[in-house]
Amino acid sequence: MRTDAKKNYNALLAVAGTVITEQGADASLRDIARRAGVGLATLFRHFPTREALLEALLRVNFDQMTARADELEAATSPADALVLWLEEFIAHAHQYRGVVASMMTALEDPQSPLHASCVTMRSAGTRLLSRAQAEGTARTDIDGTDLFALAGSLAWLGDQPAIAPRVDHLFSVVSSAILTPAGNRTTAARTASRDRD
Amino acid sequence: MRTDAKKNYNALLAVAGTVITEQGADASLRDIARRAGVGLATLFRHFPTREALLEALLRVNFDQMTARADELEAATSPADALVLWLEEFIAHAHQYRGVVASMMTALEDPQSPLHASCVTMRSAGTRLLSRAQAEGTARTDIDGTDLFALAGSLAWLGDQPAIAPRVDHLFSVVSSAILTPAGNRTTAARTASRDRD
DNA sequence: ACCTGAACACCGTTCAAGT
DNA sequence: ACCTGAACACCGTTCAAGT
Repeated sequence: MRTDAKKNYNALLAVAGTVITEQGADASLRDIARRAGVGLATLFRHFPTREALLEALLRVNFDQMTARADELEAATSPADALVLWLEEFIAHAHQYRGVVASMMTALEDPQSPLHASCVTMRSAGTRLLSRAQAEGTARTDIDGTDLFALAGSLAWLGDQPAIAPRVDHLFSVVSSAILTPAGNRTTAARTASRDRD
Repeated sequence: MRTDAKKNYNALLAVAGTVITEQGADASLRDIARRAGVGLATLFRHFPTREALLEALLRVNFDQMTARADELEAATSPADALVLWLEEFIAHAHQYRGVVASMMTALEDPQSPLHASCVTMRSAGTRLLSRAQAEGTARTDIDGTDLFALAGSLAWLGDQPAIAPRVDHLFSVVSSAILTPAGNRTTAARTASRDRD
């Protein structure tokens, strides 16, 4: 890549980050190009679709979340690791309002630039879920796609101004459904897990 | 209203119903006016905002859901009434893809044409929830807004093609979190309720 | 190689001009 | 009273013309 091209690429990505943080994933691409001091057509060659731009933007978050899954898997109890990871997933998604819808559609569209990353995220979640299921602290009638869907729906709720204040509480409600098929609360699950050790 | 105006109004509403069923709540208003054989400005006078059009379109569903709540309250056990009503709420929302986002924002925006209807829906849900809470078959740490949010998030999941096939299962997962704080499954809640009678 | 301005076909919104 | 066509300021996408 030529040095001027690289400079434009970096400027676009930086501006896209701030604009999409401000206005959401459906922000005007024209506006992004304008604020980056670059022709609109230049943006389109670097990022042929909106999803390609989102992918470049989210790559950092995706890599971080994947690493975090490994970290939690090594250091924490299966149930805690699962819950903590989901919490971070939702927090990351919240940074870019509306992005979770793109991630959902990308999941079943192999053509989407976001497809590979979303499948990777789902795999990471599935691994944490399986560990908790094997330990008996997560219900066994859900799979990684269900987990992805529930996390996505909570992230979506976080994007709704009327609901955002309650999303932490709703997270604990949904978590209680995921953890411990017997239906105990998170703390109870932790107790059960500790007692078993 | 003049008879020609009434005719245009009805034509617009009928066409909007089919177009929004096909293309979702963000369908082109120009397209709706075109297919109704009416000038675009005419659509805007009858329905000054997209939300006003949605409100007129959803009024039928809202009235139906309100009546259904009364019906279920009279005829069914609190827990069953709650779950059945939520199921129908989600099915109705599913008819117009993307409409649930408008309902969420309308909930806290008194200016929105959808505001009153959404508040009414929330009230109906709150009533059914309170009955189940009083009976001991629904967890007591959630309120009507939480219920609205959870139902809305499930409706949103139903709009995602990748998730739609699993939405019935996810509904049962979330329901299990709403019902019976002890966390038993729906059938167990029903058993508990029956035993108490 | 890479960039850009202009053109294209859309969109929602407004309003003067018609009946 | 009610309707309409045209104008306006946007949008994403494409492409010939520039360096």
